[in-house]
Amino acid sequence: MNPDILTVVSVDVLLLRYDRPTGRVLLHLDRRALDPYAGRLALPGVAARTGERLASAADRACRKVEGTPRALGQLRTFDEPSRDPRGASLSIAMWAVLAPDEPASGAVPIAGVPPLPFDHDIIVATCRPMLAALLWRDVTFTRALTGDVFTSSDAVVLARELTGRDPHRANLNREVGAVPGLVADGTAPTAGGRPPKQWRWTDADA
Amino acid sequence: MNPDILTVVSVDVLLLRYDRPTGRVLLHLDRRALDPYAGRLALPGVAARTGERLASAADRACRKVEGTPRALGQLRTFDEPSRDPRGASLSIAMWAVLAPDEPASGAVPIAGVPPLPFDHDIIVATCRPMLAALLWRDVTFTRALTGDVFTSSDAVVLARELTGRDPHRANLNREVGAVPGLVADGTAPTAGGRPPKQWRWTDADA
DNA sequence: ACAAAAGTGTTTTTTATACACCCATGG
DNA sequence: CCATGGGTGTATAAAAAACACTTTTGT
Repeated sequence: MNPDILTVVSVDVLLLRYDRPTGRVLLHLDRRALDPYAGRLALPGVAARTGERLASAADRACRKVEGTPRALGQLRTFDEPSRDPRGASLSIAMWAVLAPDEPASGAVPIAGVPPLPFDHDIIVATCRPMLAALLWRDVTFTRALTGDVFTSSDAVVLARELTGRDPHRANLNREVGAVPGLVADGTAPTAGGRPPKQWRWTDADA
Repeated sequence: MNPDILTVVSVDVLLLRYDRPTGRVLLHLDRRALDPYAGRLALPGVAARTGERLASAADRACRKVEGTPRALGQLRTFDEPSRDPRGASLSIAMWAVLAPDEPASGAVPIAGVPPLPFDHDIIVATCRPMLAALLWRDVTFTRALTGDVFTSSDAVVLARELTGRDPHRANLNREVGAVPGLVADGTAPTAGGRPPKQWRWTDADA
C-alpha cells in the first residue's frame, strides 16, 4: 500500500475531574517524559494504533496520567500540519471524565490552564465551549462528572467552571431536575448554612 | 518510527448541491472504479496523504466527482475497525457544497439515498441532522448552498430537504431575514403565482 | 437573633411554533 | 375574477433568563 497515505493520528484527551473539596473542575495534564517538550505539561495523548478504536486510544492516554475514565467522547479533529514538530499528524480531541474525589497530580483548574505545547492551547480553547454544552445535556458526561450523588451546590460549581459564568441557582435547580435519570434525594450533610438538596442518579447502570 | 502507529485516514465527503430546477438537495455519489465495491455508488472519499489538510483531502475527493466545492467543513470521525474490508481505517466525514445549478451525474436526492457500501449508510444517517443544523446558522454552508441570490421558495425547499419536514413560510422568512449578511432584494421573476421575495448576500467576499 | 447558604415562586424576555388573512401574478 | 403561490401580522407555547423573597442551618 502506498506509504504516502499513512498518517500519524494522535488522540489528545481533555481529561476532566470534578474536585469537590476545592470546588474546581480539573484538567489533568501529562508531564511529558520525552522530547519534544520534555518536562512540559501537555494534554495526555497517544498515537492511535492501527485498527485501534478512538475510545481505546483515549483510554490509554488517560492511563498515562491518572487511571481509567468513566466516560469518553469525541470532540473534533485538528489538522494543522505544523502542530507537531516531529512531523505532520492529525489530532483527534476527545473528552474523558475521571471519578470525582481522587488525588490529582498534574491537574490544573480548567478555568486557568497554563500555556501548553503543540497546538494544545487551541484545542483547549476550542473545546471548552463544547464541554460546557455537554453539561446537563449529555447524561453520560454529566453523570461521570458528578458521580452518583451530588448536591445543588456541586451543580453550581460545575456550571460555573465549565461555562465561565455564574449560574442562577433557581434556574439551575430546575435544569438539573429536568435531566433524565436524576431524582432529588433529601438534603446533604454540609457544614455552614442551609443544607443543599441532594441529587441521585437512578437506573441500574453504573 | 513505529509502523504500528500509522493509520489510514479516509476523508469521506457529503457533497451537496442545491438543484434548483428539480427542487432537491442532491448528494453526489461516486461510482467506484476499483474494488472493493467496484461499480457501486459510495460517498466520494480519498485517503488523506501524510501532512495533508482535511480540507485538501476533501477537495480531492470532490474533484473525483464533480468539481471544486465552494465550502467545506468537518462533521465527525467514524472509527469502526471493520468499516473497510481492506483493513482498519478511520473515516473523517466532511461536508462540502457545490455551486448550484450545474449538471449532476451520480447524484441522488438526500431524502432518498440508496444503500451504500462501507459504513456510509451510518455516516449519512448520522450526519444528515448535523447538516440540517447548519442551515441558516452556518453562513458559509448556507451561502454555498443557496448561491449569491435565491428566493424564499428556494429557502422552503432547502429547509424541507435537509430537515425532512415542511417549514412554515412565515417563520422561515423571518429566520432567513435574521441571517447575518442576507438582505431582501426585490422579487424574483418566476412563473406562476405571486413572485417570491429575493435574498442577496452582502459583504465583499465571494 | 443574625449571618450564611439554599430553596422556591413569579415575572420578564426570547425563541419557536402555529394560525389567519391579505397580496401579486397569470390565465 | 379566480386559482395559484407568496407575504405578513398576530397569537400561542415553550424555553431561558432574571428577580424577589423565604427557609434552614450554625453560631
